[in-house]
Amino acid sequence: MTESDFTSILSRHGIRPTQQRIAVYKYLVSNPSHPSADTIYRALSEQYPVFSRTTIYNSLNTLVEAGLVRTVNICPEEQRFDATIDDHGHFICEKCNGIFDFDLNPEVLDKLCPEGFKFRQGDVFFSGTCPDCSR
Amino acid sequence: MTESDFTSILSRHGIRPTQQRIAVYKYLVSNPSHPSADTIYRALSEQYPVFSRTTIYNSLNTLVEAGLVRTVNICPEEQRFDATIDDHGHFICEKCNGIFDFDLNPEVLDKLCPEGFKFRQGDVFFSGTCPDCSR
DNA sequence: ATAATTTTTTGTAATCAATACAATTATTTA
DNA sequence: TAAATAATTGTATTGATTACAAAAAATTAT
Repeated sequence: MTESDFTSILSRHGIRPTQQRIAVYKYLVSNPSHPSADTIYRALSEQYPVFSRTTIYNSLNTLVEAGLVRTVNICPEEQRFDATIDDHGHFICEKCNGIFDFDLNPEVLDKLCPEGFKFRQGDVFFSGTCPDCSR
Repeated sequence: MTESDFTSILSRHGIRPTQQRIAVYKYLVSNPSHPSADTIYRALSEQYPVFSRTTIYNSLNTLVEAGLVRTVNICPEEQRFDATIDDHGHFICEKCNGIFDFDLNPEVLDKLCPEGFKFRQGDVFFSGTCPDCSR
């Protein structure tokens, strides 16, 4: 994806494609490791010397409201962010602390949802041991 | 459940059944509304005049470690607690902010988990609109 | 029983993620 | 080009949670 791709994606979602928002969104797309706001801040601060922490939060909130980014409530102490917005599951390895994405069949998700309830978003979290740590 | 039932449950789980821990656990069992530490603190402060906020946190952490209580990461700003420890799903209504439990078939959960991964705990969160608010 | 040891509770202080706010800067519209 | 609007920035604040050390309670050893 080129710089102008990001620009047009933001525009299409109704938000002004500022340098900062593009940088944050680009970082999330390139780093699908569910980074925290602080992780993003520290990474971008190296590239762009002046980049306020508040702007990271502002940009993330804007991107979430625009539907381009999802929040992931994996750890209670800090919010994590994800540019993959289609429904998918998260596996958190309790040994290596790695976070793994996995596909989620939308129909299965539908079946899980209790009758009469209409879900907009579904999250599935597993915690346990990943294949590598199981050995 | 009588007071002595709670006492023996805590004992059986290897933690000393202090007045404070019993009160916190009893509150969680009687109030399956996924309260926050602060909600529990305010409720118990009325009954027991001296009851430290720190003790609530200590007791909750002890109960979670003992496997009697689960944490629920519904809202990012504060941790919620749940005395129902078997796998079940949570539906959060975005209109009335209510939290609804629903049954979860363990086999379905098993199928969702990717191959090679061993899960200890599974959480399913839906956010959307509850039946009442859908009308 | 009583003393010594361990565990729990308590209150205050500290931490840390996230937000509020007001001033500055950049962008868009008139 | 000026006026209006939107975004960014830095600092101050909030609020949940934890750290810590002293006091109280409970357990164990003498």
